[in-house]
Amino acid sequence: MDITLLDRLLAVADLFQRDRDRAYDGTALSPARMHVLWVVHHEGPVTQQTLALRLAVTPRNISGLVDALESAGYLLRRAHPTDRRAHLVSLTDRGVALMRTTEDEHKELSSNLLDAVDPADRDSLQRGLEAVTARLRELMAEHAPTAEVRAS
Amino acid sequence: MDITLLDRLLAVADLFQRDRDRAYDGTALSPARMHVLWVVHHEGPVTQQTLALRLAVTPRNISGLVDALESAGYLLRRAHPTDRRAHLVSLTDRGVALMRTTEDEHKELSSNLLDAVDPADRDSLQRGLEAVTARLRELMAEHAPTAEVRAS
DNA sequence: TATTGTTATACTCTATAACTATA
DNA sequence: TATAGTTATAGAGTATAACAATA
Repeated sequence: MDITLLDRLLAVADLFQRDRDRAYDGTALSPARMHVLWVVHHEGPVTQQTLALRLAVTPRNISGLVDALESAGYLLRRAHPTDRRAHLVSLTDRGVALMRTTEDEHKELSSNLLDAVDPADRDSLQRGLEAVTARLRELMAEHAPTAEVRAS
Repeated sequence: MDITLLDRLLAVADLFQRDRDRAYDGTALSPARMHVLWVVHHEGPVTQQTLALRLAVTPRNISGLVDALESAGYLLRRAHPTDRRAHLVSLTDRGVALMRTTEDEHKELSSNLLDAVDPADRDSLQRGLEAVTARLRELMAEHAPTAEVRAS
């Protein structure tokens, strides 16, 4: 009885989750909050509606996440220039600095993991993961009731 | 700018999580509760202490998870034969049936995903994942304060 | 004294529903 | 009328701390 592909993939997924959860231990950050910062970092100032679409979460939740991140000094709400109902969320200097560090660590981990793989296996590994990802997306699409997420 | 190995792995991990979360939508089940059932299924009747160790979670949380699963009819608490402080948690018939179905689906998904991968890439994919898992474990061990989890 | 499981309390992430201010 | 964001409320998972019963 050997370990299946699925078991290996689930093991990796589990390790990522544990690592990530532990990394935010004792800080004001969390996976959901980092996700918000990530979106703001890559899409510039955005409305909370956009954040709700990107995280696939209700607008109510965004209020809480942005509240916490604003209190911690990572981002701030500004008035939208043309729509007085909306807030534009943007990073503070501290938020920008955090995202730079995070991206550096991401790259470092990325090459660290690649180094662990035999060069002769690397191309197949990438292709294999690509194929698995595509198949998973297909399977989920089959069971999902066509929920499309568009930009705004 | 191409997709890195880390990005691909994170994409797969994310897909698994979404798929799993959605699968339990509208049921009395959840990832944490399924984890409890999984342990009971594979280790026979166990105490809540053992469950707390296996899930790496406080005993308090186990009380809640077992309460919910008992209400839903998947498992039950019996008196421990020799230790009157402890409960022995075991599956009901309904719990056993659920775990059988779950294992079947697991196997089915496993071969479905393997089928998606070019046969020429399969061995390298498995070896590559093995190497990545090992490296991830090393990295986590470096940063972790030697927390060992033993059986009881 | 130490351990098993519980009650009490709190924090994070999530959801729905109702409401305010604006489009 | 519809949209942006909020308040109110609720449920799940997690944690610590204090406590009862039992080892």
